[in-house]
Amino acid sequence: MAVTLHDVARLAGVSIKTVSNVINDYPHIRPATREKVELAITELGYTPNLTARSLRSGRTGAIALAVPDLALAYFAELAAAVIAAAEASGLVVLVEQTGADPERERELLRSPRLKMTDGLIFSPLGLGQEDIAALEVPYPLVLLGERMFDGPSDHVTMQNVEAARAATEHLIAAGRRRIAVIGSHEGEVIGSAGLRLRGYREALEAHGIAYDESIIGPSMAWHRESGARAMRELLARGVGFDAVFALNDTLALGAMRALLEAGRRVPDDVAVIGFDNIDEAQYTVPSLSTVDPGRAWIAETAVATLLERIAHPQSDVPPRLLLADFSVVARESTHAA
Amino acid sequence: MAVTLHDVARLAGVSIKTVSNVINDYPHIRPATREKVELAITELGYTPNLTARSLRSGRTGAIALAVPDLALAYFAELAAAVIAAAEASGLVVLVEQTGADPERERELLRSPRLKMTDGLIFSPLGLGQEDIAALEVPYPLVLLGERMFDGPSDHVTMQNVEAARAATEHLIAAGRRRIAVIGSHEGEVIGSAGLRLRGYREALEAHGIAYDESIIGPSMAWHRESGARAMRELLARGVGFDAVFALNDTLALGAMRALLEAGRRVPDDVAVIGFDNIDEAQYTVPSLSTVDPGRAWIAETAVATLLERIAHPQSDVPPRLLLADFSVVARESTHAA
DNA sequence: CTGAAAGCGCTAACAC
DNA sequence: GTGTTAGCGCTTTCAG
Repeated sequence: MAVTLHDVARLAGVSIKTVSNVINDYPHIRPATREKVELAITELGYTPNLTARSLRSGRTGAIALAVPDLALAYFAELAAAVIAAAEASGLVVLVEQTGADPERERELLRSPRLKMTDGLIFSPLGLGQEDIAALEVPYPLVLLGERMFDGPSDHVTMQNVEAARAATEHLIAAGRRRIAVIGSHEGEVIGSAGLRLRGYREALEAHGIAYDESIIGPSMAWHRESGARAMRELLARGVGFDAVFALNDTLALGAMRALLEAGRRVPDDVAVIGFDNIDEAQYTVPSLSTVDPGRAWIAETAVATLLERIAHPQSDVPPRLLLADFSVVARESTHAA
Repeated sequence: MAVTLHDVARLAGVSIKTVSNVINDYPHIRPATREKVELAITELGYTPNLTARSLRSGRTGAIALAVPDLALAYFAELAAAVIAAAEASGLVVLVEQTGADPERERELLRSPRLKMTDGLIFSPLGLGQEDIAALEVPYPLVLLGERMFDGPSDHVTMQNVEAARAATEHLIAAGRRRIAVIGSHEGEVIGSAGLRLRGYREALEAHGIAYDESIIGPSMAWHRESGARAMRELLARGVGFDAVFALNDTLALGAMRALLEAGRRVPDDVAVIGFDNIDEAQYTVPSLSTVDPGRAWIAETAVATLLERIAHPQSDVPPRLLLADFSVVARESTHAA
């Protein structure tokens, strides 16, 4: 069924090697030969069998991207950016969803399905410090979005602590003092939740504001639904607060919804800031202030770093930690009252 | 570097074929042999080379999914559903973004990169009726989301016309008569915009309401941004309307934003309904009424249909058109005034 | 500048 | 039940 190099070679009256040379732009081919071959290629509609090429060359031209869930806006936008960056380098992207399940994340790392790709860009959510050994994998790996110290692989990540601190300070600068948090993960140190909470605490401390556990709203899931729920719980506690730092934008949108339902005005009664700068943050009512963690740069850098590791698998370059610049994006939800 | 069947065979003291049999659960193997082989496999940490297996078997275990842009919520949620459905069948998904560019969509269909997959689930946006010939491809193909008549491939799609008609009738039932549209594509017949506008017109006609071009807001892009812009243009025209049918949810969210900025209350002054039922529609303020076009069913059916075609490439089953059930989801944005 | 031939790791006839 | 062997389609020394 499929037309192969042999078919082309036969029609062009040359050897299979010559056809291969033409396809791979080997420099020293007589123009007449090249033309003959190209004619045969178009006549037969030949397209190279990439699987065979992969087997031979050891390269697939594909990379894998593993994210918790594409239905989450942040990861969808991240995936869009990664795919675009990969395409610019002639790579194709295989997307996996882990559901943020530590078990599935560990499984993914040893999945033979990865043999179909040249490397992996992995945004773990469930893995902890104790899983660092599992990251010792026999293929190029770039981690995203979380900062695991002393891991064996390159990390491209955002400055969670510093950006969270800046977000909190943005609220403090607007005159807020009772700043609630939505989306904390109790006891977490190394994940995004832990790091962002740390930034929050640092900001409080720097401004002489006491940390008050009673306005910390935990929520394992970072969905709109859970943001709304966590906010309702916070309101039900009856403790006062004049601002909310939601640990991501989606939580913030859910929290805003719950605040409005409860008759609290944003930003007049409660200022709200999120984290991620997802597209929709600018179109909500009120528009959502947030931190832009440098998503586009992260995607491009992750692909570039992975490509480098793929090109030099035995390189002695130690694991790098690449940090994106961030910025606070002030919008309506934190306008001065 | 990599450990192969030969290595395992040597360690286990059997032939390569026996190892292959064990891996592929070939029934007739002596338990003792199986055990020996399995021991060798774990000892060496052997994982099969999927590229080699693909070359030999002609199957890759991967499918491709092509969507316009993952940053668009509808397609992100669709991709999430497709990947989940594929995984349930042991398939892995390669995601491509076309940017809704007809040129890139045509190119994609003949891309040799597809040789790395067993088939394609394709959500075209730029292709028109004239491109039907381009859909005659030498691999299994399932189209999504648009209804091209008499194409050569299976289609899994939503009932655009009927669902749009139902959305419009929902507004009419709420007492609205001046129903604007956001997101039309002038002159389009076969795309989602054309079909949904047709449903809108059918609903008007059925209720004796005249079609009025002056309240039709065109917008090629279906982003929040463009929805807001189209709505501002509509408002600037100074024509009156008491409802808006946005041709998708994202447009609707942008339009709501523009309405609120202009001091129009939703739903009191203007009722708004969208299309797609993306997750966030239920969390906006006010929550967005919309049409659920059956996304989950579409994703599962697309994967199942593609798998069938992959399993029976020469089947005589003619191209099928599979239509998802839809439902109107009434929320705050269309509550009776 | 072009041809012949080996082999990437695996599966599937076909022997034994 | 298990081993031998021939390729899947391609790239790549190595000759010529």
